[in-house]
Amino acid sequence: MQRTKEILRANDLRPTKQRVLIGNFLFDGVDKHVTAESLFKKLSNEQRGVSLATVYNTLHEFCKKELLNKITIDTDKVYFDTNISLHHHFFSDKEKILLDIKSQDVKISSMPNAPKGKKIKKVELIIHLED
Amino acid sequence: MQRTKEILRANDLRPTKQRVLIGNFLFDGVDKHVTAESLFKKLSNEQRGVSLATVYNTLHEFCKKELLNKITIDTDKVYFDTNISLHHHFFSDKEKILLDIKSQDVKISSMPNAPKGKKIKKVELIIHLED
DNA sequence: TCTCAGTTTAGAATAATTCTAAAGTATTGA
DNA sequence: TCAATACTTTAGAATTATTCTAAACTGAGA
Ligand SMILES: [Mn+2]
Ligand SMILES: [Mn+2]
Ligand SMILES: [Zn+2]
Ligand SMILES: [Zn+2]
Repeated sequence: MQRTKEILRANDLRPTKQRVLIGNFLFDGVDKHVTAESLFKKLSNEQRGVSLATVYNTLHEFCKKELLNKITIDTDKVYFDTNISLHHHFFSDKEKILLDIKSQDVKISSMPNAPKGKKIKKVELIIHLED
Repeated sequence: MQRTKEILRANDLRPTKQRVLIGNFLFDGVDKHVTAESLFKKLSNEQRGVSLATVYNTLHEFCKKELLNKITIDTDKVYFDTNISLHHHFFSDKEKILLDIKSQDVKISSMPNAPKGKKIKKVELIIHLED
């Protein structure tokens, strides 16, 4: 609550009712993977909800401020990760569920050089699961 | 041509004009990453084209027969890879271009165990590039 | 050649996301 | 305190890759 407002102000985002509501849920200290739709549904239970457009706007703003990570793993939904430390993911293609992999459980011991003129922005390891 | 027909028959797919046309392009020995749209455009230059629906149908059939790999890296386009050997990718988020990484250039020396009740289906390493 | 399962196709439907533009609100400085 | 203004929210329309539908077509075997 107060903490969310501080985060928002520290990132030049006005602490509006909607952003505080979303921030309180996302920044409660529990790592989460949300989609726009799942977040929208979750917040619709609250007395005063937030429009879907605002959910999208806010998720993108939070990403831009690096308060969230965007994960594009699936063609029909974007996931947003509140765990912004370096880590990788399991992904169940059937259930469309993302699971964190503890960073010490993966070791990439050899990496290619980036093509000329390009830099490495992010290394994403996705382990697809099946039953 | 003859080779494409053999591939199709070996996979219980009738060698129709459309599949042969698509197969001749995809299975010419040159590794490619295509999207439904890019393949559709490419084939539209031919005298007799192929409908977009058939492009989608065929790409999916070829995937099911493991003649192609599907790569979901971007939310708004699916890529299909004619290189079906194990390898990883660079991806330029800006230009939306996929590049193969030679398999010997990546070494993953430590891997997590799959969650209970699940098996590892595919390990996908994506190195996102920026300028 | 005949038959039929398999295939192709145009166009409609779907669905996540983005856009638009109008209404609402937080902030600030007088 | 309050007006001015830049920022924010919102409903609904637009966009767009993909899937679906159902009717026409065709390859392969009898
Ligand atoms: Mn979609
Ligand atoms: Mn889309
Ligand atoms: Zn995560
Ligand atoms: Zn490839």
